[in-house]
Amino acid sequence: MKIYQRHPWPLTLEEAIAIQEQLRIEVITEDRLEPVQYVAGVDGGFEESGTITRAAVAVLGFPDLQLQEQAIARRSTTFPYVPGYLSFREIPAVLDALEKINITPDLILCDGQGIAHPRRFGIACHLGVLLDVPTIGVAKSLLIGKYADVPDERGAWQPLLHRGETIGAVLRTRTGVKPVYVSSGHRVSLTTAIDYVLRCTPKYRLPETTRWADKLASS
DNA sequence: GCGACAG
DNA sequence: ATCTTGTCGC
Repeated sequence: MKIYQRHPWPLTLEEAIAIQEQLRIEVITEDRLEPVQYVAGVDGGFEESGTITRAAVAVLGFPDLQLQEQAIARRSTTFPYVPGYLSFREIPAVLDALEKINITPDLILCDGQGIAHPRRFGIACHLGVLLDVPTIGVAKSLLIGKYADVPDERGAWQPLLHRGETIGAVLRTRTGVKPVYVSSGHRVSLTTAIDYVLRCTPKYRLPETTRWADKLASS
């Protein structure tokens, strides 16, 4: 897909903060998505002691979840891992990988938070705004927020709260397994996000999209 | 000031 | 994220 560069990639935290402040106002948390035919998953990883960032994209058909296309990209790492600024470390390589695929996904599931972020601008929001494509954040662990115990059955969830607002959902995708943290990325509401995450997790805790991207990036 | 802290 | 084997439990 064609990628339009909205801003240069920052090398300092100060520059990153400025970009977050500028782009966060563009995030849309309402449903503005087309019928989903293709769902993509993106994943970032590191090699050579972290000096190289590796990203993988897997595009699956929906709702069959069969792999349709894949791509991998590597580029030198230019930003450190700082909680709250993960996107500046991983998105550059993710865009490189997305540029290689022919199918434009109708929805992208990201490995990390959406608006369940201190400034409501997690990696899923950042990627969604840069591409203007609907995105959802699906994280394996908590960044911010509090929540009540989630019943043990698949499909059960509890709102993730922060400063008086619901910023996401703690969702059980498999009975008896740790829940995942779901939040709107861009152009997708929370209830719709929960629905898609459940439809992308027919068998395992994590969505098939991210599992594919993970597998491709590792091998 | 003291912890918490996506990947 | 990454370094890493076997092991507990359904």
